Amino acid sequence: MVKVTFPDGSVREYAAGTTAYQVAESISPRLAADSLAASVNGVTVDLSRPIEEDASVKFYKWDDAEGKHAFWHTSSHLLAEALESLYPGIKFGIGPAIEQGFYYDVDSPTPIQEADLPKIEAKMVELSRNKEPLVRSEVSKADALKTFTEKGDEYKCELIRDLEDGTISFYTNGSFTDLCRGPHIPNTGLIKAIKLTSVAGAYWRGDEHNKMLTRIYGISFPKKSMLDEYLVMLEEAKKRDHRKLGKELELFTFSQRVGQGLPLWLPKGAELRDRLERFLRKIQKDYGYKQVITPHIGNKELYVTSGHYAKYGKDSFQPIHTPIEGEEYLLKPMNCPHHCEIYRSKPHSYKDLPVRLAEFGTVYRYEQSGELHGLTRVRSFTQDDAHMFVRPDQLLDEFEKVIDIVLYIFKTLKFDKYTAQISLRDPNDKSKYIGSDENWEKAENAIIEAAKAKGLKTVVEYGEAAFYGPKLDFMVKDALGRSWQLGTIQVDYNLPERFDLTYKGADDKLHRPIMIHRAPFGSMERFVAVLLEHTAGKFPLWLTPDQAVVLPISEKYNDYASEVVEYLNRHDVRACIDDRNEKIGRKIRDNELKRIPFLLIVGEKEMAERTVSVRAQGAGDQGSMTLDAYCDHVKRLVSEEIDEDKLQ
RNA sequence: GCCGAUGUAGCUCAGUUGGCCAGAGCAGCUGAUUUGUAAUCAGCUGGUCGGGGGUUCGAAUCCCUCCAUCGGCUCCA
Repeated sequence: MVKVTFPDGSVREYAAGTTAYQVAESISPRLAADSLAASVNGVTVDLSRPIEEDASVKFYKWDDAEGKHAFWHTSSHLLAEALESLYPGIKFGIGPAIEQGFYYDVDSPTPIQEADLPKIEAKMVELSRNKEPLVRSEVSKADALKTFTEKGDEYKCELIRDLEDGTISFYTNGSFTDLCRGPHIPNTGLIKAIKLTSVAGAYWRGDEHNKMLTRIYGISFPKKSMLDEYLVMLEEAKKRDHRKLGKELELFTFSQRVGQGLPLWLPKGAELRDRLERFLRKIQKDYGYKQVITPHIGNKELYVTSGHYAKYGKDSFQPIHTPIEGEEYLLKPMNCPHHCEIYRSKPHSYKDLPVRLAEFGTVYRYEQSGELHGLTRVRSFTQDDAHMFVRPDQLLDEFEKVIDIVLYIFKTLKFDKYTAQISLRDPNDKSKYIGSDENWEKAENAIIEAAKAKGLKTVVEYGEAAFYGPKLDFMVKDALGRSWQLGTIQVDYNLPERFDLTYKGADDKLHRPIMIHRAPFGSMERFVAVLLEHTAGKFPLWLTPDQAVVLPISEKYNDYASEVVEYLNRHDVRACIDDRNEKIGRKIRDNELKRIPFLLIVGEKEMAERTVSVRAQGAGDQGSMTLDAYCDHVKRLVSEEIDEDKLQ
């Protein structure tokens, strides 16, 4: 007999070899039916796995991440089974579950296109009706290799060769057997709704020197209604796409004639961006930052000194042609070298530090054409950059202050769902980075310590560091769940060395400052994009380009409406007029669609009473108010959104 | 850069197997209407059908090529 402990602390005894499924069944048939996988002593396993020793057991259902994972992983095997029956001779790469669904990478003798997806989907549905069990078997490495060599599946052979010696598990559903660690759901019949979403190319093992395989993405659900909900959600997400909203709200545009990835900010977008910049500039002033301005280009030698040139090579830079032979200038891909030179422009005392230099610096990077994406990935963008030059004893305190700024901004803009990511070196490939191990260790420890001191919940990612130092990155998701890096704070011991930056210490000797690079927004472009998706275009009142639009009922009231606009603008409420010769219903509709927070309707009554009839975004008629009362109302709402001293 | 899809008016989209001067709605302009809380009516303007090349009596439609956009991959200072 074995003792099984459940999450609630209760203990039951079973004969050794009882499967997890049978245990669930002994509790309730409903639990057995709803469970997709189990946790036995912390390891996620198939429900069919026998329990051979005392164990704590937990069951995973659809609502658990582990349950979904097993469900989607099994779905990828079902996809593979369907593909093998439709495309004989097809070879398989890997087919994992992902955050939203699953995919399988294949090398098909005949090309698979998007138009083929419904056919494959239909085959999957057909096969799922057979309720095929997922059968696990264990083989030796040699046997595993033999099986896939005979099948001619070289990708699987490669995977097996890289596995450690010992037993290897296979899973079989219907006619399809795959190399797989599992776990899987009990049978394919549980997969009731399937949608293959797209086909894409993907390099074998993620290496661009390898062959490109065809990746088929899909998602599946235990109920049809859940798929329908998912598809509705996708439609909703599309409506929030910042590229669509940017066009509709006339914030920014692109021109093929200007060039790929080079955003053009329209008046309303520029105004919004300016307001964000003023907000941050005010915070930075309070924290003792000094604004600087540097050129958009720099001599090649500058980047040779910084190490950027050697690290990223000629192709990453956009050269400037000058009439003089042998003279090389490059568009700046970052602001740090320029700021280092500002630091060097005079000697520094230990008493001067920290020196904090800030600049909304526009940089240019030659991103690969396939990488460009709306405003989130562009070739010209403006970083809300700053560099702090600090003494070692100031590092921690200064770093924590930067965290405070980032969190303050996120709080003000209601970005409550972010991930703080500590981005460290790839321990297996130190050649990608400059500087000594000792300095890296110091920098990494400083970040970890500062994040801990601020009580940040963090995740650690290896290989995500900048080439000169580790980072603390703040990640926010867009409408489709894709993660984007916004704020970033980096500790750097290396550039101060390369630029030979010094300060005179109390001991009258020269010392090396440490540099902190930071950009709380990341870039104005990416930040506005994510903010657009986050708010669906309904910006906070303090930030939105037009806070109110005055709508005269007919042309007879245009003069009064203009008077109102003038009054509001004089009292710091940003208002405009819609004096088109249209009916009031039409004006309301159009201005609601423009996401203007307040529509102020004026007609006979309002003109006589010197009032406005207030209609709030999405909330309908709010009754009439005097102009003073309305201005106070707006001011109060703004003061609830943002600390007043941050507005100028 | 790679795989796949797409590209028709400022915007959203129709254009059957190649065949009459390439269409609609919205936007714009002109006029009528003078409007009370999510689309007033009428008329007009507007397109080298992404660029270039080819096949054909004839191309938005078929082929080649380049460019851009979209979904991924790789990359991301």
